[in-house]
Amino acid sequence: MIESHKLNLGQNHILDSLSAAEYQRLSPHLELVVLPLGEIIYEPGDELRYAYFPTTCIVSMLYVMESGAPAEIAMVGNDGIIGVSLFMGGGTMPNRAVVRSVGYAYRLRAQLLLQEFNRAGGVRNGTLHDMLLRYTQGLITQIAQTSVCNRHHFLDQQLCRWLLLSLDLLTSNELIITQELIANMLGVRREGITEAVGKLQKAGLLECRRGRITVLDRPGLEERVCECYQVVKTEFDRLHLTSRYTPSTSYMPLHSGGLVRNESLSSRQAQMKQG
Amino acid sequence: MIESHKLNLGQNHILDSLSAAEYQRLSPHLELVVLPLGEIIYEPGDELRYAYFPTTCIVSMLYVMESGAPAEIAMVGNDGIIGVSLFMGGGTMPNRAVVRSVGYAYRLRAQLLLQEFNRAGGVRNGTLHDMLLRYTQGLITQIAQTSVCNRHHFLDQQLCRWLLLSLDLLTSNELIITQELIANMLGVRREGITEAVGKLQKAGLLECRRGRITVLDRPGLEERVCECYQVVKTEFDRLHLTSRYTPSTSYMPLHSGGLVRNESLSSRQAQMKQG
DNA sequence: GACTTTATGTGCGCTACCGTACCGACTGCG
DNA sequence: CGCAGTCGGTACGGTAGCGCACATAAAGTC
Repeated sequence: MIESHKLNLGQNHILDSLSAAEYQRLSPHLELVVLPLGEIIYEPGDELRYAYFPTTCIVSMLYVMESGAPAEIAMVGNDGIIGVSLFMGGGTMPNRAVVRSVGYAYRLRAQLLLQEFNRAGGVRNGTLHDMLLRYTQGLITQIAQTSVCNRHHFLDQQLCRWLLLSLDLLTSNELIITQELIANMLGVRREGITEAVGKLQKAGLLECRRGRITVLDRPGLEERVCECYQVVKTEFDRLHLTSRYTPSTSYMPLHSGGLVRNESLSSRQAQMKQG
Repeated sequence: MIESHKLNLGQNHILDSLSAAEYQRLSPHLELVVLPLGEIIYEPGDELRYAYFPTTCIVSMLYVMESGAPAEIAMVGNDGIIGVSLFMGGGTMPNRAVVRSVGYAYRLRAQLLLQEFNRAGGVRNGTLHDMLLRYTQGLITQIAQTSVCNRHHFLDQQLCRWLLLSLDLLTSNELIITQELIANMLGVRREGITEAVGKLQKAGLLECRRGRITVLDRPGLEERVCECYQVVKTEFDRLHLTSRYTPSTSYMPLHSGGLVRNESLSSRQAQMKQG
């Protein structure tokens, strides 16, 4: 695979993993666009005209309840793509995608993405088809883990998870976002975030001004975060969805060892016993 | 498409949607097996030797926390397949699949599934490839909605959702399961389930004996359930994942209308204002 | 029937988070 | 500068669900 062709593609991991041939076919049609904060990429039921490959922006997929209250399902950054429903076959999704951190993204006409996705090739490893499905599997894990986290972990821990996942999609250690918005993402009260942020700030892990949170001590966050963060991160690594790995046309087969079964025990209970 | 070939396939919806050609290739390798309650199909990290197409059983995908406490991510019945990671490319998943309602399933060697999935065909509509991806998109919605429900709805409503989703995968109105297990699925205390079941029972919607819940008034449950149930159900219908629709090689294109944006409002708040 | 095991019902104090209200402080704009 | 609008901090009572400890009851075993 030729490396030089990637120079102007920015840092979207899916695009970076394209083969030279795929790149040649797609690159003329990739448009770099700015996605401003709050921009809605799609609403529930909207058919997408473009797929988006974020490079520096972060997009949230969120379900909007009947009451109007939103809840974040997953976040997508330079590791992924907005428009999974295009190649998964549903055409639309019952959620909203909204930009929650300004930045760039490459966009590609839906039809072209689909065409490349459906391109019949003998060996699939390393193709866009493969990469997109693998990313989608990672997305499933992220969504599932959000669900688990919602149920079982304290707000402080959830906030840590959210901050760390966000940091991983950014180049700086600064999040430009209001506490109110974070509350919306996590589906909690704004005051709850204020309190949780306050704790982290007192512990010297954060510094925050209006609409801006600066992470001072990342390891500190990692100490306080629940297991959910690491589960998602590990799975993304395993699926070669992070920039740490550069999948080639002949990457390592995906497999891992087993895991021991545990006794049934509520998580809160376990946390009590630890504390 | 020939209808008669489906007679002995039972009622798995994915298998039912196979084209005649696909059926001819796969049917000799489909084995009908009994999946006993509690059977673990896979553990986190396990590579699957078979994919399973449930017909009368229900399998839960659940994440097992470090503490040992499980939490249901999604449930799979005659509408789906166990072994999504096979064709999504990850090989394994960081969760456990366990049978939570005895019954039958067809199993198919992993390699054969993959072979058929990767079969290069010009037109994709109606193929196994298509159906599997569409099912996976439905799965994503189910998982996402579970997440939302975990965060925002009362236990009573969540229980209704869980009961209704389960009923949709069964032929009878009887669930053979202990309250303890339901609690594990929903990630709550056993006593919480006892209380919620008690309410529904007093309302005359249920009847329950040891390890067995009989639903007497399904419409009653539907009145009490939160929006999450309908969202999942509607999405599955739209994706032609329910037996109501019989996708052919030229099914209707998938699209739908828009949805109005709402004011931000916490769901609890909304529920308060209604009550 | 006697005994064990497992499932369900109930009560009680506790706490994380909720809803509400209000106040101060920062920021952008004229 | 002054003002308006937004954002963040604090306080307070309320509650859904928690952990814990038992009591009861149904099914299985011998």
